[in-house]
Amino acid sequence: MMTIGDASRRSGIHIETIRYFEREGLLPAPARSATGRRLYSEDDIGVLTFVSRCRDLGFRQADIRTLLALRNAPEESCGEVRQVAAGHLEDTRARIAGLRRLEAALASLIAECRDGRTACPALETLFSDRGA
Amino acid sequence: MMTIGDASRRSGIHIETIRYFEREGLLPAPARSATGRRLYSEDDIGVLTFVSRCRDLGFRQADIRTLLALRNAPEESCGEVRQVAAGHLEDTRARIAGLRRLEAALASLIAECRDGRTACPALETLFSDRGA
DNA sequence: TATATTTCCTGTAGTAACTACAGAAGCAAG
DNA sequence: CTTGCTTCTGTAGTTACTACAGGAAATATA
Repeated sequence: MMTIGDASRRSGIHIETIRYFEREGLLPAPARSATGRRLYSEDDIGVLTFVSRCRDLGFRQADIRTLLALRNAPEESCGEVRQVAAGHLEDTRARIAGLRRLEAALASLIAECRDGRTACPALETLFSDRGA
Repeated sequence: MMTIGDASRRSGIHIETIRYFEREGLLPAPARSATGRRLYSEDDIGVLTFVSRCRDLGFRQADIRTLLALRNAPEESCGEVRQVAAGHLEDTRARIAGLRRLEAALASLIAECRDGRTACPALETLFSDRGA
């Protein structure tokens, strides 16, 4: 059994974030010492690490909650896991596409600054009546 | 002079958001009618539209604040505008790169689900001791 | 053993950038 | 004049945390 500090180092999740997850019901309340300190088992660390990986993969809390619940029904879970992951993949791809458009718009905005004729063509584009 | 509802329709920014921007000092306080309602001029609409475009381009409030200030010093502004935009472009590219890595990781997680041997290989990967 | 440092506890507030609601009042049409 | 839409202020909720305040306990050092 280890303290929250060790659990944090093992899982890579901030202490405050671990306590926050517990408050939110994302993680079960761990054991406590006689004086009230949280004590984490190896199993607890496993869950923490799982959550940490999910976060790295950009899953949102609601998804992580779902994924954690599925761990208790491993037989049925594969389809659902795939569904959650596929939904998230779709989101990710949509965000990439949006950022790509943004990248192009910004690059052309910056390119305008090089024309050297007016004070700031970029600013004028942003301010003009014809849509940006 | 038009009401906040018209200003919202013209600029494409929610009424509540316009009021919020005013509270934050991002937008100047508009004129008021005798009974206290906000009244927007064409100039005000121009600023609102500018802000709306900046938001579409993903600039954060601090950037928009800078860009708005630069509008009053058009001679000097070009370099600064380019700097703000270039910084934002860099952020955008970094975010795209991060999401790309995420996309690959998710795609391979989902691909594991197709192996059909274990209950849910994806879940097991997330839970395993060897890093995901 | 005494002190000093570190870690931990709870509870609250702050972050970004809004969005939503409550309750009151103005305004426009029939 | 009443119905219904719009606006007003002020506050709270959203997401996913992070940071602090103030106090107690555990650990390290002298």
